[in-house]
Amino acid sequence: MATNLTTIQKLILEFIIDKKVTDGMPPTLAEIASHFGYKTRTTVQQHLDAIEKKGFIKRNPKLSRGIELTLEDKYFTPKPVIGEVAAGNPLTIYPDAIDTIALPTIARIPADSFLLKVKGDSLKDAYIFTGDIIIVNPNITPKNSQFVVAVLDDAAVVKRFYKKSDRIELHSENPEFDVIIVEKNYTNFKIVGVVVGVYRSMEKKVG
Amino acid sequence: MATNLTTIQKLILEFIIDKKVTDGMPPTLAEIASHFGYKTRTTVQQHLDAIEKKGFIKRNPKLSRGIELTLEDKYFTPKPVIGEVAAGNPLTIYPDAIDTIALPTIARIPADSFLLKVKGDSLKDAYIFTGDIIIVNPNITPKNSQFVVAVLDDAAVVKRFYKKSDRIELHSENPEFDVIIVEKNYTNFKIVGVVVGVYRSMEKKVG
DNA sequence: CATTATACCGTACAAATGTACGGTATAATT
DNA sequence: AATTATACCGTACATTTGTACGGTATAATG
Repeated sequence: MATNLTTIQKLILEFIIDKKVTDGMPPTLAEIASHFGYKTRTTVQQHLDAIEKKGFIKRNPKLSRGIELTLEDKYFTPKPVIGEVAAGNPLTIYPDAIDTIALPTIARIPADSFLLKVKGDSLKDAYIFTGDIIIVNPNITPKNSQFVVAVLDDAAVVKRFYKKSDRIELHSENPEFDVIIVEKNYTNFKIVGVVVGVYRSMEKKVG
Repeated sequence: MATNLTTIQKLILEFIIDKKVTDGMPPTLAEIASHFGYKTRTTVQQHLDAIEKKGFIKRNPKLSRGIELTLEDKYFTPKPVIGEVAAGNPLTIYPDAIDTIALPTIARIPADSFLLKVKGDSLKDAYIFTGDIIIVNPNITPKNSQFVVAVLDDAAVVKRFYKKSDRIELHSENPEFDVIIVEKNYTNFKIVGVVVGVYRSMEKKVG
C-alpha cells in the first residue's frame, strides 16, 4: 500500500496504532497532543482530518476515542516489521519500513516489542521458518532457555540463551551446531531482545 | 475462579467484555447506562464500584473508557481458545471451560474467526506443532492450496484444500499420507473454516 | 430490629473531549 | 503572483465523562 501520508501524519497514525495495541483503545486528541508536545488539540484534530481524508482512519464524531483504523482488518492489528534476521548475517533493519503486517490480536504484542522477519532455514530446528515473523521484546531480561536475538561480531543469531556464572552460552536446537560461548568481557556482543512469539500467516501458500 | 457477582453485575461485565471484543474498547458509563436502560450513570457507577471491589475490573480514574479487565491475560485478548484439533480425532470444543466469565466471551466470539489449539504432531509437516494456536475463519471460501479445518466422518483434519471439478481433495504436507478424496455428493463432510494464521507463544519453554 | 448489600433515582460539578473559527508561517505547485 | 497543502498557534463552546452527595426501596443477615 503506497503511503501518501506525510512524516508527521505517519507518526501520529503509528502512535494511534501503538496505543490501540498496548492500551486496547485509541487515544484521545489530548493524549496525542501531549505525546507530540502540541499545545492545542486542534493541531491533532487537523492532522486527523488529513489522515482521515487520505483514508487511513475513520472517526465517529462526538464519540470519545472514536478513531477506527481503516487499514486494520477487523480482528488484526497492524504492526511494522522493522527488519530481518537471517542467522549468520548482519541484522537488517529496514530504513523506514511502514511494511506493516496484520498481526492477529491474539498475538497482542507489548508496545516495546518489534517484529522481525525470518530468512533462511537456520532456525528450522526451533520450528521457525523463512517468512515467519518473530516478536522480539528488547526490554526483557532473558531467562535461561529462552530464545534471544543477539548480535555477535556484527552477525545476527537467534538462539537459546543460557547464562553461566562466567559466560553466556548460545545453544542451537540442532545439536550439530556448536554451542557459542561468549565470555563475560567480550565486547562485540549484544542481546537485541527476547523472542516472545512467532507468527506465521497462512494466507499465502507456505509449501 | 468462583463468581460472587450478582446477576446484574455479571450482565454488566459481560457487556463490557462484549464491547471490548467488538468495538475494541470498553464502553463509557453512559453507553452502559443506555444499554441497560438506566436513567443515570450513577447506577452504572455503583455497579462498577461493586464489580471492581470484587476484583473483576480495575478502573483508571478520570480516564474515559478506563475499565480494565482483570481476568484478561496480558498478551491475549479476551478471545478464548475454543477447542482443540488433533488430526484424526473428533474436533473438540471446550464446553464452557473457564467459568461464567469466559462463557459469554465464547458465546460472543465474532462469527468471523476463532482459535483452536493444536494437539499432536500430525501437522508437523506443515510446521504446526502441539500447543500452537491456529486461527480459523469460517466465513472464507477456501482457495486451492489453503489449509482448512474440516470434519470428515466425525474426525477432524487440517489439510490443504484443492477443489476439482467433481470432488474435493485434501492433501497432507507429508507425501506419505494418502490424499483424501471427497466426492461431491458425500454428506458426512464439512469445511469448518480456513486456517488464516498460526500463533505460537515462546514465553514458556518450547523444547 | 438494626444493619448491610443490592438496585435504582435525581442533582450537581469539574475536567475531559470533540470540534469550530480564526490566525500565522513555510514550502510546493500552478 | 496566486493557490494549495502542511504544520502549528489560541480562544471558545456544547457535550461527554467520571464522580460525588443524597435519597428510596427491597431483600438478606446477624
